[in-house]
Amino acid sequence: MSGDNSHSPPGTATPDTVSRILRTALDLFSSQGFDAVSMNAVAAAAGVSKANIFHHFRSKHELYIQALREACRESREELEALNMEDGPIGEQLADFAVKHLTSMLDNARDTRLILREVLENAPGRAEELARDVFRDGFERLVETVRLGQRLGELDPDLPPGFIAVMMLAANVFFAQSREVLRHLPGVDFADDPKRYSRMYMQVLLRGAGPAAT
Amino acid sequence: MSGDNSHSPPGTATPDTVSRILRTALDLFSSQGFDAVSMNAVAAAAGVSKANIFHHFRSKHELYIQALREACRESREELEALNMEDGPIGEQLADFAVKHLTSMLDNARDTRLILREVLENAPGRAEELARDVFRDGFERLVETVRLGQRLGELDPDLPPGFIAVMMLAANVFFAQSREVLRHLPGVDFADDPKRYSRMYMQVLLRGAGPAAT
DNA sequence: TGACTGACTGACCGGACGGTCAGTATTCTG
DNA sequence: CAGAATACTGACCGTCCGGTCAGTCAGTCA
Repeated sequence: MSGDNSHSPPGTATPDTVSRILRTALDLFSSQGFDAVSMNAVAAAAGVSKANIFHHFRSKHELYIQALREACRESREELEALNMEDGPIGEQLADFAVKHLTSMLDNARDTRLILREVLENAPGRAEELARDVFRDGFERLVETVRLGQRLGELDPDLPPGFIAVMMLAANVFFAQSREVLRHLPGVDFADDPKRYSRMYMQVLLRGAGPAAT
Repeated sequence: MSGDNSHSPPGTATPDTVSRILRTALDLFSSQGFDAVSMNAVAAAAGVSKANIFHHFRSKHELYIQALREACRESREELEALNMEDGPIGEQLADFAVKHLTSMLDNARDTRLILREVLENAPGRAEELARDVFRDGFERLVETVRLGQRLGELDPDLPPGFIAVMMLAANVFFAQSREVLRHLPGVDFADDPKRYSRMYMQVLLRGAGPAAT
């Protein structure tokens, strides 16, 4: 009933209509949200008839899901391409932090769509997002932290995922609140993500360093 | 043309219909978003006729704006009620952190509505949100940090707003990503906000302490 | 050639939407 | 008491929505 995911079957031409529809939908959904985007709008923007979209996608919801998956795939690939530099754990983490933040800001469209999904957090969606989008990258990050703990560069008493979460929190918050931050007093780094990530990594690494006192 | 904000004018009874509509709208908008909530739904849930809502509010958009303002007002009051305990700056900040996080989680409805607004980030809205909702509380927080810097408890080389932003980032990220975090490996604190805030404040204060080395 | 398939379209459908309006009930004002 | 004002309602309007459908067209295969 629901088997094949493969479009563009053997026979006919099918230039790239499906992927054009998908990209258009991704653009519109990410900038306006599900409800605010009509199938007519997608059709017009993609240069196809509305009926044609329904020929390729069973419903608006399925189109949205496919667009979301596409965004997740791109985001995941972006994450996987971030191989950390060699060197001390601290530098590896700092390297990841700045690259991850840059990647989020560069791919604002995908980021926005995914963040909205996290925020709306439909019943069972959270686990799916965790598994399909975040888990792998997060696990790599956590492994690096664990290594740092084993090597004595980081406090072994902190939960392994904790530092990872702090880094993500700093990045996600920056990406989504930038415009607001810019108008708050005492904030002079809203336009300088690299400086921001350098600062918080410095604080984080010093704060989570091996117990000293 | 747009002057009066005051409902419940001199003349008639007006028990509390307006505020009941407003509360209902706030509930629905925060849990489903603007587009997904119909005026019929608000009317039914509030136990009034749809036409009556349009008698009190000029349009759906104005109803949403008023509900948003209400959420902002509640959120701001909640923030203002958080007077930090006396004691060392570090303890004051830690006290604020845990209270702020608790407040966000307790008032999940208001939080959600406001966060969505931040994420969608309509053209000129960011500045308005910064000014009307966040500025005062943020400024108090920044002042406390500045005091800590002057007293030598915090590194004076960090931008004053930076530590405040880190605290907010940690709290906001936790509040909005909790469900996802719960399903990530190495995260065992998703159900324990107090422990979480204690941990990050420990790391933050140590990491942003006066330059030592 | 002719049967068949899948991409694609314009016209259309029922329904829900935001919003309006004429009219009624109630209550304050003179 | 008349009358002005406001709270409130049911019925209604035009529009747009997601989705359907009959049908056209181009290419494949026997």
